[in-house]
Formats: sequence, C-alpha cells, structure tokens
Amino acid sequence: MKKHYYNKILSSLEICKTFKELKQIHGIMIITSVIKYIIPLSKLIDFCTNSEPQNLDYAESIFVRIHRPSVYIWNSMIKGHSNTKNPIGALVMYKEMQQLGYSPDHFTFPFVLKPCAAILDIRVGKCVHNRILKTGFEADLYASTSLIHMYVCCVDLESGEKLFDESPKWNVVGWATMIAGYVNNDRASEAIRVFKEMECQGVDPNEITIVNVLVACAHCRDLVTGRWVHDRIRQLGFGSGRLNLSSNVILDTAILEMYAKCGSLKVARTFFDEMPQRNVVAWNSMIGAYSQYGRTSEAFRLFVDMRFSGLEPDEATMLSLLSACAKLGALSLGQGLHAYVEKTNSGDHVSVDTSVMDMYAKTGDTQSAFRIFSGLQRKDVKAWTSMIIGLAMHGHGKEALNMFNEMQRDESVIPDHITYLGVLSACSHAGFVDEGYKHFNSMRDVYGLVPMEEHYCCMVDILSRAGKLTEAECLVKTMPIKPNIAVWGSLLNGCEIHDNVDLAEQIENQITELKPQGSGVYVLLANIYAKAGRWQGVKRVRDLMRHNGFRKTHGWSSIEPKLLVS
DNA sequence: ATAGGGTTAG
Repeated sequence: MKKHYYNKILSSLEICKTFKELKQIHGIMIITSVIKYIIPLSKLIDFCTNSEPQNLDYAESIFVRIHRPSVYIWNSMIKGHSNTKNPIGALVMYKEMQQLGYSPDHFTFPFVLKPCAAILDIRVGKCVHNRILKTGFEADLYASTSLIHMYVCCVDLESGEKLFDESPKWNVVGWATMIAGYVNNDRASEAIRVFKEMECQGVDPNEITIVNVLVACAHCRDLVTGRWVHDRIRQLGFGSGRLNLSSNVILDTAILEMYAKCGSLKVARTFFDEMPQRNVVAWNSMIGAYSQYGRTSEAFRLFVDMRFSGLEPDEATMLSLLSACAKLGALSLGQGLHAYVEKTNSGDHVSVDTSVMDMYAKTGDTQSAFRIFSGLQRKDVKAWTSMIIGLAMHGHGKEALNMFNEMQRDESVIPDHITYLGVLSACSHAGFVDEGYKHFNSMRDVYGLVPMEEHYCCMVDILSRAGKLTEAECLVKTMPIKPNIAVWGSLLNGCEIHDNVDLAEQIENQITELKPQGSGVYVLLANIYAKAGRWQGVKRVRDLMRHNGFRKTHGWSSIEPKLLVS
C-alpha cells in the first residue's frame, strides 16, 4: 500500500507543472507520510527552488521542519536563494550549513560563489576558495570556473588569471569566463588575446564567447579581428547566416556594434538592414553609431523609422540623440527632443535629464542648462562635469571654476579625468596659470588621477597662451607619456601667439616624426615662418605637406538640419 | 542538480 503511494507521488512530482498542483501533492505527502522519504522530499523542494523566487518561502517552510537535511537539499535551498534579487540569503545558508557540521560538496560551490560575484563579496569568496582547497575540489571544473568568475567580477583579475593559468584544460565556459572578465574590466585587448589562444588550443567558441569577443573588438576598434570573427561565425553556422529560426538578435547586434564602433558605418548599416530581427537595442546601436560619428540627420531619420516600425524608444535612444545634438550644437533639434522626452515620459530618468542638461550646456543655452541642473534629483559627477565643460566651452571660465569649487563641497561627488579636462580648459579660457597648475597637481595628489595626454595638452595650452613658453616646453619634455601631436600643437600655438620662431623650428622636427594625420599643425607652422619672414621655412613646410598628401582644409561650420522631431 | 552573454551621457 505504502509503496504504491510512494511511486504514485514520485511520478506526480515528475509531471507536476504548476505551483498549485505542487501544494496538493505536498498535502498528500503529509497525509501518507511519504514526506519522510528523502527522494520525494528533495523533489518537492527542488520544484520550489527552481520555479518563481516567491516560492522560495514555501521551500523554506518545508526545509525548517526537516531534522537532518541532506547536502542535496541544502544545495537546493542555497541555489534557490542564489537566484533571487537578494542572493545574500545563499551565503547565510552556506554559513549555517557549515556551522551545523555539514560538509559542502562540489555542487554547493557554484551556488554560493554566484552570490559572492553578484554582491561583489570577495571576502566570503576567498573563504569559499579556501574551503574548496580544503575539501579537495579545486580540480572540479564547475567550482573552479565559478571561482574565476567570482574573482573577475570582484575586479581581482590577477587571482582569476592565476587560477586560469594553473589549469591547462578549460572548456568553452572557462575560456568565456576569462574573456568576459577582461571585457568587463576594460581590458579588451587581453580578451582578444585570450580568444585567439582559445582558437589555437582548438576549443570552438560558442555564441556567448563570440559576443564577448565582438564587444572587445568594438572596444579596441580592431576591425581586422572583428572581420575574422565574423567569418568564423559564418563558418560555425551561428546567427542569422542561415535560417531565420536560428537567428540570434544579441549576436547580430554585437556584429553590428563591432562594425559601427570600428567606423565601418556602411557595412554596419547594410548588416542592420538585413537583420532578420531588430529589437530596441539593435536600433539604439545603429542610432548611436550615427550620433557618435556626427551623422545627426541619419540618426534622426532612423529614430523616425524606429517609431514607425512600432518600437518605443528608450533611455539609450534619447541619450544618443541628445549627445548628437550636444556635439553639433544643434540647439533647436535638442529642444525638440526635450519636448518629446517630456511629452512621452520616455525619459523618466535622471540620466536623460542630465543628458538634456548637457545638450543645453554644450549648445550654449546656459540658462536652460542651469534650470535643469538645479532641478536634478541627483547630481552625479557627470552632471557637474557637463555644466563645467559647457561653461568653459562658451567662455565662462570663471563660472566653470566656481562650479567646480561648489562641486567639491559635495562629498558624495568625486571628480574624474573628464571633470579635470573641463577644469583645465576653463583655466585656459580664463588665462589662469596658477590656478591651472594647482588643479593639475591636485588631480593626482588629492584624487589619485594620473593625468592623461589630454590633461598635459590643456596644461601646455595654458602655459603657452600665457607666454610661458619655456615652462611649457619643459613640461612637454618631462611628461611621462610620449607627447602626441596635440601636445606639440598646443606648444606651437603658443609660438604663434608670442612670435617664437626658434622654438617652432625645434618643434618642427618632433612633429614631422609623428607624421600628423591632418594639415592643422603644418598650416600653423607655415604661418609662424611667414610672419617672421622665413620664406625657406615656409617652402620646407609646404613641401612636407605635399609630400604627405595634405592640402589646407577649408573652414567648416555646422548648421542645424530641419527635421521633424515630435 | 552546478559555471559564462548585447545598447546607454561628459
């Protein structure tokens, strides 16, 4: 009789589909005492922990009544917690399990490492690592892959790399974990390197690995590898290459994004047009590409098409379009977007408000920018930076610096590299040499921000404009990064303002070595020589230009294209 | 029973 119940209940649990059914089975299990048997009991808990997160409470209520839960049941409970929004519960259970004397097995570790990675708790993660070593599970593929994932999520790439290098045999998931780790920590070139290693080892990538490496190629603007990966996709028969059935929007979007970021807008567009499916992200990617390359009218045309195709633009769409307006100084277009955002509530987000503000600041409508700025729910470093740069760009150097001082009074906001670009350019516009020095030094001393070549460029600009050419030259010669053409250009600009032909002549040699990709510095150089009557110099520079295939570019300006926005 | 994924402002 009992055996009969047992088998019947077990098979009901197998085919059970809904939570309601499960509760009925649970009731029968209690009445028939089948609840005492470990296998049906485990299946009962498994069902709860594998379904909706809210059913975890139900599992918990069963769990607390079990006298000696098996490790399987502990694992099941920990897994349930690890898949919730608050995965810390998994760590609590893991701790409790060990305090009660249960020893975790190789199934336990992935469930407990996932929450560590999610909440970035490397401390507990390391404890789990120790436990893995003590229990001798370090060779388990799942446990070690989870460990690497935990380390790279917690930004400890070295520990991840160490584990990865210790084992010579990884399957595609292990490789993918390392590749994603590099991508997510802004080390795209290493992601590409590891991907190539994986190919050399003869491990075939799957779609996830491919997506990751495409992101890396986009990041590095590595079109050569990107194309190669695209070929590989066709070889492996992934994505939309064949049937519509097997099309993968994510993969296709990653390909699109790779071409777009690498500047192959035409290829990107053709690919976009031929994609069998397009979601909001795909549209955003294409719109963002046009925006980034200053092709505002194409971006807006696509925006119109997107709405026509029945898709709702989201934050990312708005952010791209607004930044395009900001970049081109397209105020009325930006105003139109502002109105659209208000009307459709599509920008019910601080980030969109900040972006609207940035657009006003950059296009020179300082008042509107201020109005939005003061009404912002949360003023983050980007908001402050936008205001500072906007003010500096439009000749309000003093106000920009006041803004920066005010920002520093807010302890929750920490300036970054970009903030300092705004600050230094403000000093340059206002002609504040000492203040410029002060900020240039404090970015490293106070905030630990190592100046990049752009910052050196600003500083050289400040000094050169003020006529302190010797100091400027000294800075260029002692800077720890190899000065690029922009840095030399700033110095040369100072030579022009202050008629220093000798220094210009010295710079000429440095510049020709760098083979500039534009005609700007040559023209500057020629002007300096011409002004001083050094006609030989003028001729030399002209020959140099011709030799490098440059002609003086004509002046350019931007006008606002008329487009219907709302 | 267990591990890895795309767009977004300055």
